[in-house]
Amino acid sequence: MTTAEEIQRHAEGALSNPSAVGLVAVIIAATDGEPRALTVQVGSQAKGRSDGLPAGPLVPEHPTLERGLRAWVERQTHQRLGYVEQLYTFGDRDRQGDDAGGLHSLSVAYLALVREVRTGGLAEASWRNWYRYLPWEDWREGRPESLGEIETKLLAWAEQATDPKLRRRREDRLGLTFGLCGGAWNEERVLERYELLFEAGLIPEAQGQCGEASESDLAITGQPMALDHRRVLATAIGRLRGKIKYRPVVFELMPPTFTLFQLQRTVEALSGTNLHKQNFRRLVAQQGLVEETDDVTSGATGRPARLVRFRREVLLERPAPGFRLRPARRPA
Amino acid sequence: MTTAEEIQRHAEGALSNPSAVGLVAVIIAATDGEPRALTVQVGSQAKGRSDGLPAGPLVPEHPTLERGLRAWVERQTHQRLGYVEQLYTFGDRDRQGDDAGGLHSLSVAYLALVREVRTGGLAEASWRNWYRYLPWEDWREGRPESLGEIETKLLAWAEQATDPKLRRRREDRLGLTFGLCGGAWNEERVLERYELLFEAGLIPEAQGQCGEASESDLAITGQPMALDHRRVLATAIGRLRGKIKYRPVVFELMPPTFTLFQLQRTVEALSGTNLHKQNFRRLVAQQGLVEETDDVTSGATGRPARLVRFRREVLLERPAPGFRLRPARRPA
DNA sequence: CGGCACAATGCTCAGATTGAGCATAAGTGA
DNA sequence: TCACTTATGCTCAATCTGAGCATTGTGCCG
Repeated sequence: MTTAEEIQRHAEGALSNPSAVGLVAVIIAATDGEPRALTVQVGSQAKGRSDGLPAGPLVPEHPTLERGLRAWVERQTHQRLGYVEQLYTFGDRDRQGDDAGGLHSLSVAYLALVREVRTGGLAEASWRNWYRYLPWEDWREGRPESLGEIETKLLAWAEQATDPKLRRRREDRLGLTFGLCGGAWNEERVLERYELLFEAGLIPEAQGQCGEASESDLAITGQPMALDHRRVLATAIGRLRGKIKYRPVVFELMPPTFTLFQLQRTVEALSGTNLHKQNFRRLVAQQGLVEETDDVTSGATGRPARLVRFRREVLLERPAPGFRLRPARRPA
Repeated sequence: MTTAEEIQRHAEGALSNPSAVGLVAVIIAATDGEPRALTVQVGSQAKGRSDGLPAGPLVPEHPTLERGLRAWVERQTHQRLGYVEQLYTFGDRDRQGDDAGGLHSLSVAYLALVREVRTGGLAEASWRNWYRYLPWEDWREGRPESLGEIETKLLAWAEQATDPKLRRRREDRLGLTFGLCGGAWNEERVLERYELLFEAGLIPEAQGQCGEASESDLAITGQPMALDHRRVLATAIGRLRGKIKYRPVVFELMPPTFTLFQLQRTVEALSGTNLHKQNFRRLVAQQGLVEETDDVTSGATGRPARLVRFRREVLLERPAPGFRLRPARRPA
């Protein structure tokens, strides 16, 4: 068969080899300076329940992938979505769980940012601090305690490799992702860190355990999620952490008016690091990302803060910048 | 049905509503300072042939999406792939061409970067300068001629809108993407520009015409491609232009040793802009992206240039930087 | 009412990074 | 040898960054 014919048969070929396609949503909000993801309860009484992300199959009624996703999310969580972007398509046969008899099982994942947290709606949908699932990613209070134990186990895992080349490779990855062996922590490598932990056997999902974790596990390797949803969440966080640096997406998470410090707290919540306050506001001011309102906060202690709003016009302006994050070196 | 049950039926639901899934590859190389994409001939004598991207259906034999892609590409083009990353999943029902009777038609697109251009292999696979398909994206010789006519037509399209709000919206988009109405050109917005042209009716594929373009059309709106492959190509270019700024991916396109100027030419080819020579080499040197070899070029005119090689170690180092592109203001 | 604690906001300053250009070096071909 | 071409070295002003000190409004507490 020639190449041309082959490609011509593309559609027919695909028709005779169809696949199951699912849609998954990572829906993010930030309230009270905490980053949250919308979760639902997955599983049955018998098999055990676990946290999962809103998801559903793609059905022919959906005109587009994104519309299908919105439909599922609204049905399962009563949450309407604003900003939505495609995240990644997970399609490996080796995903644990559902190997559907020769069929591929694809999941097209989306990232959504929403403003308000309406806990109303189904009781089964609830907002959870995302660091519950990935506790080692939160450096706002300094280096997370749990990283000590994680590192010990990871180093042991690297040692396990008998082939020196493989061992070297593992150590390199540890340095690259967890900052071990002289590397630095890069807050964007969320997925790579998760996958390393997964390979090292520190993630219960690898053995098909997605339910409630023990107290100690929860503090160290975090709460498991259904299927590979924790991987999807990690992908979303990494993407978002990268994106806030060059696109003004944080504002999708903010209320109509807010203070610069609330904005900073939100950025810090997402990136998992602390920022230098004065420099942060200088940056925001210079970039012209916000405009002042006539209002100020009141009631709280300390000098009232000016309320500002996002300048929608910047979406039409030149480089449409985000935040370059310079962590404030925290005094030990 | 409760949410939990709904999610539980996810897999079964998907099974009864399967979709056709295809794989598409944008394979990029850069030789002689030109960016090229690997294309194949699609279509039949009867229906007319056109350029397309290597593609094929996902079949159960493929263990993962990426492996399936590699298999198709090697079969169709005899090209082995090195660096591969997932690009985007195109799934809109409104893709022209194949509305497969109630089935969705998904395409999972990948971006691949390869080093050598072996034209050997199938005659039907050939390397094409990517600006053949998107001529307005090449600003290396200054502002492309064809942009004059394109702008005229785009402005006319914006004018067409009777609803003032819609008109305003269209003008905003023109400013944002094509730098009209006071905006600036952002070389990363390749896809947005293509989609704008598509909506404005300047892209023949919108009417299902993918064959050979007339001489004049070719110079202005570029050579069409099969199906929505030009959209996929635009997505790939935009992604790559963004990525070279913060990851050292250009080196995937370079031979084992090369001169700094060759490297610059490659970056310029990808980004479609010119760079300031001295500053470019300062940047590369500072970032420690390359190390010198003992060899120099010979034979060409001018002072011989030192040959350098990529420092693989940087992949393990801290921010693993790319190039921040500062276009050289070209003298009028 | 005066002073205090607290958060917001203003301002400074040295060091690093950029954008742009001039100057020099080292080959080729005539 | 000269003319020409490209590579490479170096300078300099403008700007950007990281870090910290200083000042300004508020609520609260004697």
